[in-house]
Amino acid sequence: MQDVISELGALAMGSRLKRMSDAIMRGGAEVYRSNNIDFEPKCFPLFYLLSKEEVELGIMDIAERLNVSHPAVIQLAKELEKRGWISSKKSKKDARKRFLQLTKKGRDFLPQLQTIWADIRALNEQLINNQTTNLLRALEEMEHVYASKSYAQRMDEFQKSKTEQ
Amino acid sequence: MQDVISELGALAMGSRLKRMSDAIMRGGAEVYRSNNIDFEPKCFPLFYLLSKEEVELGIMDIAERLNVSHPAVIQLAKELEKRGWISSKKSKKDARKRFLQLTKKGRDFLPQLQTIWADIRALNEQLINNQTTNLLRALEEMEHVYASKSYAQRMDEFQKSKTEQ
DNA sequence: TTTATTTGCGTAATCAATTACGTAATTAAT
DNA sequence: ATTAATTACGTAATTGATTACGCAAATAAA
Repeated sequence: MQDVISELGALAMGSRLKRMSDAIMRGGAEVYRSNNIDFEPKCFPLFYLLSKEEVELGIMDIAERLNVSHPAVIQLAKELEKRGWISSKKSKKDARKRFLQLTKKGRDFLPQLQTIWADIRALNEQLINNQTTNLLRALEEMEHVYASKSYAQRMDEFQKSKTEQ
Repeated sequence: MQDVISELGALAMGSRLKRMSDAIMRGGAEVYRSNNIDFEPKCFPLFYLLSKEEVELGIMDIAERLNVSHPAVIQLAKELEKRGWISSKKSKKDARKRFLQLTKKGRDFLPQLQTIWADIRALNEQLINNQTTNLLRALEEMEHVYASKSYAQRMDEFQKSKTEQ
């Protein structure tokens, strides 16, 4: 076979998932572009979260909700701020905290984005539902597996069970 | 829900696959460590390819086989070379080409790696086969979808089909 | 109420991979 | 045989995210 990663099956699951993820992200970027929407996929999680959360969100809250590091949030926020879509303000109660929120410009941009997001969701659902094996379901299931026990721990037990006989 | 990405289902497939991939990679790194093997998951594809390919491989050949950019191969190769596991030589026939190959030290390291690779593969297969929905199969299927037509192209058709009625 | 610990944020350094660009060698076209 | 196009590789710059570190504010412990 030509493609070493596919050939390896279960051994290279990680690389393969990454490849798929990258492909989807690139696809997303292309869709924004061809719809003349000046937006990047990497901004989606933060923008989306801010658009739907009515309570004030600090940097750390956001990082946790999005499962990324807090410097990642800060960097993204800088960019969105530069574009004028979000602003921030210091908390009155806790001088350490900084809240992020959409600006008017950001809120005005939202309907356009929501339209394209709806299309993306619908197309993805169509693709997923046409599968004989549902990628989303499989992923969810595997997420539970990983959440319930660390991989290294599992490997440890696996290796022990081999030598026991 | 707490986790914004999961909540979004099909809309955030990309982010979610990436997250799973990262988790698997981190798990891999942990496994090497706990088995006292001085090796990183990122080196796996190149090392593996060089270990099993008997014909000489140039940088570009490798990049294509691994589906990465050629600078990525060069960087990885530099690292493996520094560790003494691979070496390179200029092609006689084509002065532009540089072939990579395992050194004796690299080949001597191989049995250790192969043992742990076998464990990783076996454990992953176990995890996958225990799923009611098989992640590997779902992934393969989705890869074909993406390979057969670009996402943006598909989206274009999807959007046209909406307005047609 | 000091003192210690934890929390929230920011910056810097690092990492792994990419794109952009340049150069030299090879191959194709005229 | 020149010239043009392509190929193989290398370097530099950029990207997007992480870890490491430090500081100041808030909270808990003494």
